[in-house]
Amino acid sequence: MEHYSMMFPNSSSTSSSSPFTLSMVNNPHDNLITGLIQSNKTSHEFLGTDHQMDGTSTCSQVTKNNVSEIQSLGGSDQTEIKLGKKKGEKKIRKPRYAFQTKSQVDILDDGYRWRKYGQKAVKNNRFPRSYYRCTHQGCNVKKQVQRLSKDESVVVTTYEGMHSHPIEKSTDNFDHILSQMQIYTSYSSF
DNA sequence: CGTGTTTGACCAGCGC
DNA sequence: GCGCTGGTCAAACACG
Repeated sequence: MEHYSMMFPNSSSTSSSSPFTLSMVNNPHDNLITGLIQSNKTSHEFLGTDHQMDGTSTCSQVTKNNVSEIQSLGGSDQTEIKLGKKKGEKKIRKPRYAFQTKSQVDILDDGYRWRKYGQKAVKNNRFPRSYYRCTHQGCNVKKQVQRLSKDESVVVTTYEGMHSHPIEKSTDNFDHILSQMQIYTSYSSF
């Protein structure tokens, strides 16, 4: 079985209100994206739902549970920036988009070049969380990759920010997914 | 030599 | 205020 199954929780718009499946060609890994969660809150807002995730079916449930949150976040401004790193700056988070992915490998090759800048042990999870940043100049998109301790076949990939440049490698499969994501996120922004 | 990873230290936010 | 936790930095290191 080689396919992505993405749940796009846009219950209101267009034809993709139901989950759809993309054929995966040339994908050496058995990946299955089981959910998409958006959050502009702290990461444990959604990762804290680990205890509910014990299988793909439950993952779907979790995703549905997040639909209301996602829709309520629909007006969130994608351009709001700046983690307040220096003192005095406001702490405003970019919206985050999380995949749950059934995969033996942690790293999804999404066509962008990522540089790992940190790894942390996470509470209630025996797997560490890895932090990546896009290496493209001027593009400060980040992602976190974490494996669920309850179901180690599930990898949660959290994207923060939007790429400001085209994809760097030819990954036809993920390109489709990303373009769909951008459609979704642009809907959610209006 | 350029690029990416590892890893301990540091900092800020949050709950108690 | 203190301790815990998540997130980031940066020096050292590995590799092609």
